[in-house]
Amino acid sequence: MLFVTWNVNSLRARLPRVLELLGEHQPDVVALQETKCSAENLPIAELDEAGYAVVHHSAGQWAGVALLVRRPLEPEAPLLGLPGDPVPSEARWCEATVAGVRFVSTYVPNGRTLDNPEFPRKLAFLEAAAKRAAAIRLEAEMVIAGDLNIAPEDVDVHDPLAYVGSTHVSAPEREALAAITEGGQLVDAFRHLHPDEQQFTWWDYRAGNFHKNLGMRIDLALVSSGLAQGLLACGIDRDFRKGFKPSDHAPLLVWLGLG
DNA sequence: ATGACTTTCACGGAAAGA
Repeated sequence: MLFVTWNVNSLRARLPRVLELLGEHQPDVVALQETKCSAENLPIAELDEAGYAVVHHSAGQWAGVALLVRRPLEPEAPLLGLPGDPVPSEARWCEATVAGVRFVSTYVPNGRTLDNPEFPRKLAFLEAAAKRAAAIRLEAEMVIAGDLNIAPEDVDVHDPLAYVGSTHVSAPEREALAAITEGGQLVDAFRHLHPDEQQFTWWDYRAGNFHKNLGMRIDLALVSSGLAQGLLACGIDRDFRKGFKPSDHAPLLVWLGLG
């Protein structure tokens, strides 16, 4: 089974590239973030035409997450929103069960700066996510994936010194991420298969940062231990950060050994 | 040193991203 997670930075603006990804890789399950799309504007007909059912949690103009599921697979027991999220209106979490596995698409708050009120909101979201991961673990194998907005280690940023004092690399954020993986007994799929590689999933649109490879690895697929044993491959498709109207994130592809 | 770009809504420019 091929699973993909991708922050598309607007599903409507990115629809041609999303359809390109679906056609090229034919993934079974796709987690999308920053759909930035109201429920009435969801391009459900185009996605259906491509062979995918959609679970979408919308906050209108900002954020928004979705799961696409390729027929004949079907999403079961969808859950929209993270239980315990202090700001549930932002639509940063959705779940569905596919082929017996619980899939989560999440868009963790950015946090802006360490002294911004958004920063404790980010930590509170991560704390609720850890609780939810621990609860899912009692029920099913799972994949919690999305734009975690945390670089797990210094190797996951192009210049660790440049990020000292910034969000995405701070100790509280990294500890909160560790609490999610510990509570859910989860493994960072890319790092598990590539212990030493430096690869990024996000590059700022500005200043030619992509072409200089000045990026961060902040889009993660966290897989439960039962799935980690069967992982076949994991990679980042940088081609989707190139070309016509790219997102500022590249998709992360995970081949799960589910047959 | 700073900002650089792209999206939203809406029709100018602010907010948000990370």
